[in-house]
Amino acid sequence: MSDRTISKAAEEAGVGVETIRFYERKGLIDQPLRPKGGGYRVYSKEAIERIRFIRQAQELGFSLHEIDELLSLRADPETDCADVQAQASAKLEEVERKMAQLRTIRSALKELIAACPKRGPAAGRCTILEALSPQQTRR
Amino acid sequence: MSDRTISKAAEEAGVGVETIRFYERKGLIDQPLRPKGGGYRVYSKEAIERIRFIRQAQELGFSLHEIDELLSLRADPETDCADVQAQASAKLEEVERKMAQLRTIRSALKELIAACPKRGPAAGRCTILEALSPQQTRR
DNA sequence: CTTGACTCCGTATCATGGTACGGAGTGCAA
DNA sequence: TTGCACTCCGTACCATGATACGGAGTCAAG
Repeated sequence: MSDRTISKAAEEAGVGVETIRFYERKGLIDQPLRPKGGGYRVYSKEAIERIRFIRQAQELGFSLHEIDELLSLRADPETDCADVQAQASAKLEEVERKMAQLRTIRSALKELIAACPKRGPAAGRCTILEALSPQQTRR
Repeated sequence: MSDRTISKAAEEAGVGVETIRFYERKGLIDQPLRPKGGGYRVYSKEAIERIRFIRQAQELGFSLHEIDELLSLRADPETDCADVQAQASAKLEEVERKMAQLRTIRSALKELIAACPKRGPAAGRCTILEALSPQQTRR
């Protein structure tokens, strides 16, 4: 069996060994099983997925604390459904806010790219802030 | 005239006074005009927009350095168009990557919210990681 | 049953992005 | 023209999220 040890896990997840230990200390990932009771950590592929998710969520501007909340969401009969739904809905709204902001930036970038070759005095709104500004002059 | 001074600017932009000074030191916003040559900073509404943009981009996971790059993009006849377009396109791709990731998380959250009231043994994939996992079992 | 690569844990250090402090200067208003 | 709020600048400190270090333990190959 592969028995993925920490350096292998780090490599697969695209992080450093110390980062994994750091996340364990923070409680973001559980201490993986250790054979006998004093050996090396062995990582499942689910653990790798969890680490990858953490990195991805970080790139989207979530803090480790927020990511912990996301990962703790659990919809099953043991938990308070209303509470889980409320938390999940709040996260969902935040995700949608971020998407809307990204759409705005995206269109500004596209405008900027399009404006570029049009040299001459015609090129108004030539920075991202100008491309973002609401008044849609020049149509 | 209003002559927006730093604390007013901070309030409008939703940040602290020290944060504005910090951004100035970092070169993210220029030192605003100072009357005579030794008085107080006066902020334009464009400066406020710039600060707001910085905060927004941070929430989307961009570092101050990356934000500086975004703000420095300038499509005008003075700059090298090909270069600007290349940089803007790279940012655009990153924005689209982020949007795709957010879409994935969004659908996982929706699945989680939907799964919640369905109590009983039927509720598989009840965490966000399970909702994210690719194999679409249980159809 | 030794050797060498890897791991463990505790602790120290680092980079980023602020936030706080304090003494001196500014500016408006009574 | 004095008072009081605000600002200036330098520097110190802080929280987050890692990253490094070092001495001891583990383990598989030879």
